[in-house]
Amino acid sequence: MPELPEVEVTRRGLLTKLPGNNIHSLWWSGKNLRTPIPFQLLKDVLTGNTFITIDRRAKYLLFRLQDGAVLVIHLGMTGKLSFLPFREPKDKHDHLSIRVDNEMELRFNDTRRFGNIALWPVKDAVKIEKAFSKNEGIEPLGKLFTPSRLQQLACDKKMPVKSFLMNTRFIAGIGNIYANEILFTAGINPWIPAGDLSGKQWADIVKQSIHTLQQAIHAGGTTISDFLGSNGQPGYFQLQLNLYGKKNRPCPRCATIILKESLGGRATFFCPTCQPVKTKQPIMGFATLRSHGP
DNA sequence: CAATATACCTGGATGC
DNA sequence: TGCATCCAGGTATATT
Repeated sequence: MPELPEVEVTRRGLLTKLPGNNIHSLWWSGKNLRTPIPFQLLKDVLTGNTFITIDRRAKYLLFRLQDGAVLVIHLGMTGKLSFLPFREPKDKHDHLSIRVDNEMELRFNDTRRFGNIALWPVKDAVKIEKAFSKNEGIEPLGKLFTPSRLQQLACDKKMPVKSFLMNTRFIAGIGNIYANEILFTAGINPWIPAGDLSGKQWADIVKQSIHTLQQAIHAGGTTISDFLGSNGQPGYFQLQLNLYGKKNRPCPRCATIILKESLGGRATFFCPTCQPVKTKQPIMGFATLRSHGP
């Protein structure tokens, strides 16, 4: 579910409520996520601590605490965070709650339990930046996200451009929905080797990435089946999607039927007319025979 | 090193 | 109101 916009919407929602709250107690469902929840450590470090601010790196949320510790949460596919009165009955798939001293609690709910919760105590917190810069690529909404950097990064890569966009080691935070949408609006076929793109095409990707992600954040994220912001509200960007989930429906730009194929094991939607394999039309008649696909 | 497969887990949609 | 199968926003790990 949550890609960069959904994580950012969650961050912004919590940022209006969480800072300044002192932690009273913690509750755990007893079930682990993709990795075990370090509940004893969480209790030891968080109890009596105070939330200061929340940052985002890639699809990770970094909750910074008064003593310098950092709580790192990844939402996986179905994770949701909410801030609500602690008396509200627990929902199915609630797995962790952090009660603060004003009768509210931060609650983590995750149906599929692909999420991840980790705690970096003060003595380790300085290593976080290093760990993230080693494993996570360029932030699409940051200053380093430029056509020339991307072209340089991709120049020797034969992997399809869609796989490149989704690989968090190169670019942080773009998942399957937004990779599909960005390549459509940029008019680029997802299977083109990343190293083959022109400077103009990288410029289009940068422009469309920023535009798409910002529009999605503005719309409160994309809710396909279960994403909710921290206030419990769904997102509305699904109403603006051009082709994700629209196999066999007409392309909004040219009315050609949208195709769906698998690329790297992920559902890949594209318009064979707006996103041709070759930028220039090859020999007439032959072009239509293989105007799409790998 | 790169591409692919698999595993983690639950639930909704679809087909019989 | 059954049961089997496939699919889903992510990512780490193993395997070719």
